[in-house]
Amino acid sequence: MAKKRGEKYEAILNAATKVFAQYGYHQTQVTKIAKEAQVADGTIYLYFKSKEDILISLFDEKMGGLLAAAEEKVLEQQDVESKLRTLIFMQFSYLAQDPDLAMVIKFELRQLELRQLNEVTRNKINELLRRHLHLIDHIVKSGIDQGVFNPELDPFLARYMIFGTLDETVTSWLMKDRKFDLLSKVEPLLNLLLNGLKRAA
Amino acid sequence: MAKKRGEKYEAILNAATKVFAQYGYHQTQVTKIAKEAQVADGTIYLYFKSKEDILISLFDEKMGGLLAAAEEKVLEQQDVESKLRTLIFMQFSYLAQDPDLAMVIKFELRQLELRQLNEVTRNKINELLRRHLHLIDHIVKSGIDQGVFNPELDPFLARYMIFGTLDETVTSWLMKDRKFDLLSKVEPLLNLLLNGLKRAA
DNA sequence: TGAAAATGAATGAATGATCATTCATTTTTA
DNA sequence: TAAAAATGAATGATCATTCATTCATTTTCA
Repeated sequence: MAKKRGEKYEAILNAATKVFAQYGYHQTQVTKIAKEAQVADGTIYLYFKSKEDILISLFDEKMGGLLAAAEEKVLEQQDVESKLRTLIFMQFSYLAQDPDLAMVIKFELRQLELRQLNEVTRNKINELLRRHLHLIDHIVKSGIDQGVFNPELDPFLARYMIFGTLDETVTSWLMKDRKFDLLSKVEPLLNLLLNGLKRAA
Repeated sequence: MAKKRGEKYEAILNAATKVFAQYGYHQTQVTKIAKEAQVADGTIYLYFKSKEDILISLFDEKMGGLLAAAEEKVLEQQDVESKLRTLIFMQFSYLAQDPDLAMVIKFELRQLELRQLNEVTRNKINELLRRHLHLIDHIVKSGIDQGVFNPELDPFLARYMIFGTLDETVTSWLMKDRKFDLLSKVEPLLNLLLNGLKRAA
C-alpha cells in the first residue's frame, strides 16, 4: 500500500517499470530504481512501504488503467467481432506504447499471483486478473448468445485460446526485441481466433 | 554444468523440482533442497556448480526427455491432425504426470531465457525452446502443405496460437490446483485449434 | 519585519537480515 | 588405513531498509 503520492511517487513508479523490465524484479536493487528516478535510496520508503509494494502499486495503477479503458470500450461495442477486435487492439496498442510495462506484466505478474505473500496483495492481484478474464468471458458469451460462436464451445477453452494466443504474441514481440509491428497483427489474429470460435465448417 | 552424477544427483534434482515448484526459484533456499533430498547443504555443491546450475540441469534433463519423445512421436505421424493431437496429448500427459515440472517450466523457464547470465546457459535454454517451437512450426507447415490449413495462414500467428493456447491451458490447470482433467481437454482443444487453422468457412 | 524555531522532505551511509557457498572436520568406503 | 564422500557451521557477499542528519521552507515571535 503506497504511503504518499506526488511527483516523486510517479517518478519512482515509472523508474521502477523501466528497471524491472530491464533487470527483472529479483535482479533489481532498490538503489537502481532510486538512481533512475533521481532520488535517494531512502526516499523510496517515503512513498512506498517496500520493494514489493512498488511492484504491486505498479500493477494496480497501470493495469487498472488499461483494464478500465478496455472494459469501457469493449462493452460499448455491439457485435462480438467488434468486441474482440477492440480487446485485441487495445491490449496491443497499450502495450506497444509501453513495452516496459508489457515486460513486467508478462514476467512478474503471474509470479506474484502464485507467490502472494499476504491478503492485501492477493486481493489486488486476483482482482486485476479476474477483471481481465471476465472481459474475455463476456466476449465469449456474447459470441455464443449472438449465434456467431459454436454453441458447443467450452467457454473455458475459448478463454484459454484467446488469452493464451494474445499473451504469446506479445511475449514473442518482446523476446524478438519488438522487431515486428504488433498492431499489424490485430486483424489477422482476430480472423484466426474467430475462425476457431465460429461454428465448424 | 553439473559436476558429478549418481544417486544423490537424482535425489537433489528431484527434490529441487519439488521445492522450486512449491516456493519458486527465488524463494527457494538451497537448504530447503538439501533437506528435501536428505543431504547436507554442502553436498549440493559436490554435484552442482551453483543454485542456478540445478535449475538449468533440471530443464536440460527433464525437458530434454519430453522434447525427444514428442519429436519422435509427432514426426512419425502422417497427417497433420494426428501430429497436432500427438503434440497436445504428449505435452499434457507428461505434465499431468509431473505437475511440479509443469510448474517450474511455466514460471521459471521463460525468466531464465530472458535473464540468462552466460553463454552456456543461453545456449541450453535457447536450444530447448527452439526445439519446441520447431516442432510446432513443423506441424503448421505440414498442415499447409497437406492443404488442410489455410494457405494464407501466417505461420508465426499459428505458432502463437498453438503454443499460447496450450500453455495457458496448462497454466490454468496449475492455478486451479489441477481440479480439472487435463487429458480430457486434448480433443476439444485439438478441434478448436484445427477449426481456426483450417480454411475459413 | 527579520531572526529564530519548527516542520517536513530528502539524503545516503550504516545496519541487520538473508542466504549461497566454502571449507575444516567427520564419516564412509574400499 | 587412506582416500573419497558427506557434513553443517562459518563465512562473506548482497541488498532491503533504517535512521541520524541535512536542507529547504514555513511559521512563530519579539
